[in-house]
Amino acid sequence: MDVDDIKNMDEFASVVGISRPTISKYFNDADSVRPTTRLKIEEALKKYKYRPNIYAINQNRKLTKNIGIIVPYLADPFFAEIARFLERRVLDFGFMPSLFSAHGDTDIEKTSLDTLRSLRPAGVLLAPLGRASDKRHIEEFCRDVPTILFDSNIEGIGEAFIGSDNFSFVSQTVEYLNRTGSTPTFFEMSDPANPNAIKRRNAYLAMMKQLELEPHMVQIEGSGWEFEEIGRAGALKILKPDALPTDTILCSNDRLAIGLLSACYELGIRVGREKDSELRVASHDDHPYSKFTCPSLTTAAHDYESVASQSVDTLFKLIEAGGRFNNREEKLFAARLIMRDSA
Amino acid sequence: MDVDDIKNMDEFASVVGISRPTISKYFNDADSVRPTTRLKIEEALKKYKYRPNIYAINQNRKLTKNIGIIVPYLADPFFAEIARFLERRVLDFGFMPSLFSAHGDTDIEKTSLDTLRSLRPAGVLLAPLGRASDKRHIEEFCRDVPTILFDSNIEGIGEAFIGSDNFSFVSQTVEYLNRTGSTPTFFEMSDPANPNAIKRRNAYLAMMKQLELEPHMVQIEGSGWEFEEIGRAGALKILKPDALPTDTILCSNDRLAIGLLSACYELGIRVGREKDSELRVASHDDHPYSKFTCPSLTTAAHDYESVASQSVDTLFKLIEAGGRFNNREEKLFAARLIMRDSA
DNA sequence: ATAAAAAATTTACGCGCGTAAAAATATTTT
DNA sequence: AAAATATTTTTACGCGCGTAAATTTTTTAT
Repeated sequence: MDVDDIKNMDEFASVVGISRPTISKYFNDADSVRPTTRLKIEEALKKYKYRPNIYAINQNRKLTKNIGIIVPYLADPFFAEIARFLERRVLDFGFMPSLFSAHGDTDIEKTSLDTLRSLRPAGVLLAPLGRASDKRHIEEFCRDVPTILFDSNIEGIGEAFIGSDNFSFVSQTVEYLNRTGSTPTFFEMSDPANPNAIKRRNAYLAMMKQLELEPHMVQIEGSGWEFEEIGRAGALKILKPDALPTDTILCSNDRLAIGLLSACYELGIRVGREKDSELRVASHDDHPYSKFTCPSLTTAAHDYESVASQSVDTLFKLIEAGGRFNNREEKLFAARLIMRDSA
Repeated sequence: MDVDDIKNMDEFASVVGISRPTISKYFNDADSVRPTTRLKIEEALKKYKYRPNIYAINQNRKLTKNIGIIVPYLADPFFAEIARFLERRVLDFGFMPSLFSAHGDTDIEKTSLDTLRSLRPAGVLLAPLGRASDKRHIEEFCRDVPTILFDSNIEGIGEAFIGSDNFSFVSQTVEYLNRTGSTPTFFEMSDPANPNAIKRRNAYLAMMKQLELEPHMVQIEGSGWEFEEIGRAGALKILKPDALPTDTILCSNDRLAIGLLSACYELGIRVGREKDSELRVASHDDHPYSKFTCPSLTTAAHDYESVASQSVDTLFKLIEAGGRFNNREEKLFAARLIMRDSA
């Protein structure tokens, strides 16, 4: 038999001198065969480079070894990072991640779900677009495929939700800003598509009430996922002399803050916590670029690693449980305040 | 027959009242069956939501409808953007894109190639890591799978290369900077992993020679893909008073420039083309964030759309040609100078 | 050494679809 | 209307592997 001319498991079995069902068993669980057999197979595997046909495998399994991952917007490095963590963890379990991005578009999100369904994945990790999502479509998808939501919650959809505790984010930044200077004014989109944004707004209001302070909100126009541009345009509008009630701005998220800081720079507004600064700016997410803004951005950091590993672990628990949980779990991770130069 | 209880093509064929081979033909090419037959099938498709099993399909086709896409580092928004364009274009051809990221790691790149091979894709679009790539491994992969390289070239590997004309990038920025102020000093990594970086260095040298000017290079240490951090750390080292031969810096790429600009800000160095500026900074790539640096970054822009569509078009030409070209084509796209505030 | 348990083998069938060849039917052309 | 052409149907086989049941062989325990 030619070294690289093995077409199927039958031929491989015959060159190893072991029956095909045993080979099949080995590929499904290397530990399920006798050590000596395993050794023989692995020796042969080095010599003849045979791999089982993935399509034939998946056709005959009720459950494939695929795990779908859908993020709303992959061009956002935040989601690229999360996806990286998720992929690695999925691989650790011996499963095969398939990454999709909705690219901020409802139809693409739907198409991705449909495509994913046809892949018959063992489970799916979904960070939905949020308000723009077709909830019915996702709900229907979740009936067929064991699905865990992460990052962005939709009440009642998916068997569990893993995300960040927005109150923890906002309470830490508000408390810090308030303690070290003037009361923060909340800077956000007037009509955010992301449910976390709503939660952060409410957390800000709750926190201000708790501190017995008057809340101030600046709500800017804009839609879509170009948050930096929206933040910048909004900032250029509102950053007029004496237009702000306080000299501290708390942005709903880092991408808005990146846009806002670029506007401040352009307008010559000195941002920071120095004595001669005119404005302090803080935000939430610890976006990969927040270290490189001017000045560097004080923010509340996600626990990427924990959110990712908890999401994957929960998904595999779900798969083992047969795809259904008795009650929908929600697990939220607290933020870690990252003090940099902007506030 | 229950509306959503159709398991296979046989059952679907019987509810439509048409033979299975005809149904199969329809799914492979809707136009290959009589219009009346097509209508009947599509009516039934609305009523009974049946989809052919993707695994059974691919098992029996010599060529699948998959197109693999591998980028070196997806957390870089530049590659996320390119990937988005590629995906869309692949879908336009009726094929199914599978996106992989090497995450800057040689082993992950190899694993991704292996995984992709087992998917038996019709073709692959590969942006390799560059110097860190295992060239033999890629070469071997290319023997089995029709592959087009993009963004980052490796001589002789792959059936074609689509990328950017680095000389066009650098000549435009050098010419512009030289015309409007002092001669640019080239800022780069001393030992860049990316072949484009080498080409840009050479282009800078060639261009300076052509202009009969003395070239100045600043080469900073660092490895990996955290270019912003490398640029920042390098800048903090070299930005001492009178350390630079000229007051104009041309960065090899935007991510280094983002780091450098953040260092400039921290050091209180005024960057821009105003009279009171101390330093001008320009760069290459038109990274999605270069609009939001402080000041906004003057740079040379890739033609994302053209590179992406040309890559995909070339790949499908390659597939139609049976997976081999007579000679390896190289297509390079020119840059477009984007003048912003930094230079 | 013998019995019990574990692992491997043999045999056999099924998965859902592609596809080829021959026969039957429908459509278009003359 | 008949002939020529195009389409569909029937029949049949194969793809590569999962998996179940019965049997044989090997390993472990007594």
